[in-house]
Amino acid sequence: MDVRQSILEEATRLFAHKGFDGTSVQEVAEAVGIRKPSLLYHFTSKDELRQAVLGDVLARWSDVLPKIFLRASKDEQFDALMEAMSSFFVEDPDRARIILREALDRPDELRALLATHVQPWVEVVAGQLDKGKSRGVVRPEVDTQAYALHVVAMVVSSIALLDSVRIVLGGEPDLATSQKRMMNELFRVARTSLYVTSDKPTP
Amino acid sequence: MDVRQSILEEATRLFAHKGFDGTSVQEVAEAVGIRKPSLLYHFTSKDELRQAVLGDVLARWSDVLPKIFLRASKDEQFDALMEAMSSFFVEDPDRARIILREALDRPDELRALLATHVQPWVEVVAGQLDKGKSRGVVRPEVDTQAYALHVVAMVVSSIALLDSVRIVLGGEPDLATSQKRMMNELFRVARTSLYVTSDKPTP
DNA sequence: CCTACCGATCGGTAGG
DNA sequence: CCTACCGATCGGTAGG
Repeated sequence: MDVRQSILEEATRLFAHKGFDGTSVQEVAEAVGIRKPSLLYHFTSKDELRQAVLGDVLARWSDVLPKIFLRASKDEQFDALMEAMSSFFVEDPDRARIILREALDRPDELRALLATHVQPWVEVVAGQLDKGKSRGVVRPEVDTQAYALHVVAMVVSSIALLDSVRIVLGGEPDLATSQKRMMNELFRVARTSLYVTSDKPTP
Repeated sequence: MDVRQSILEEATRLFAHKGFDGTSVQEVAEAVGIRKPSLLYHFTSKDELRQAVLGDVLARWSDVLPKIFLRASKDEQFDALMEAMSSFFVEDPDRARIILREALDRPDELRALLATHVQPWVEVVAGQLDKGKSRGVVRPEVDTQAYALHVVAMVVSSIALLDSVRIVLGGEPDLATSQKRMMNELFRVARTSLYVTSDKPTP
């Protein structure tokens, strides 16, 4: 029904899979079922459409993240956090692809957006982890900021690259199975390298 | 001197930073200092140039990897392997960017190339790690294939995305320092989540 | 390795 | 939301 919304959806899909420069305004318009000039009435320029797509992804991220932090503020923090962040990207892998593409195409622009949408949250997590250090739960050698960043990057790239990379896992070409294996191992790596004991931390 | 080589170098640089679709044959020719039709004499099509660039990266990779494995076949395996793989991409970050871009743009094509250039080596490493399990050095819960894949992906994405992502690390905007911090933490995460004891493994 | 040129497609506008 | 159209640029070819 909402034209603007379906333009955004089709543009997200196409930009994620073919890139911004590899997608023409014509293609997006066709996917929506309107003519090119009609699309350009809603967004005025191709670049404005790109910014809207990126803004939409980051807005949803900024919307979902605080809720996660509130819900997970007691025990099981880590698992809840990991689970919620993963499902944000698993739910729509195009989000991961868009962000990876922007990081490659326009590092300066993305840097500014990450500073407002991601850095504060990494700071919060890093602070929590530092508290965990003094409680003796978190390994003292952890570089908490770099650690948090690595974990986010692993989630994003695991999901965005799974399609090309799953061949390396062995005989099975099944996408869902590969995803589960990668996410399981990712969780294990993240947990083991963070806590002093590999068991669940005592709250 | 060698025209073909300087075309490949400039194309690698431009494709890595602006993407294949974001770079025109004209631009590459200008960077080399020749005219467009002259470039198209050496490569006949833009797509052939792309394949040559990608093939060049993978050829260097296939060239350097066996040497690493021979050199590191005794003790200190892990550190030597990580160090060598990292320096392959640190030496020229455009390699990491090209591979990430191909994974996003043409997953099917890259899948085939990874199957021949990367999978066999992941299999070797995974086999070594499985031996480490029975010797009681490597944690039994490790999914060795998924683990190896995660480590490679972390190295590649750390280097390719560092420019956009380092803002999250805190006040310091220095690129070299951020790289060191990220690589140090990456090594620590990889080592800690692999071995039963966080100390160096007894050979 | 060059000049000259091709049809196709690009993002975007005029005007309704 | 449409038709009609714009100049610029695209990858690629002819011919030397």
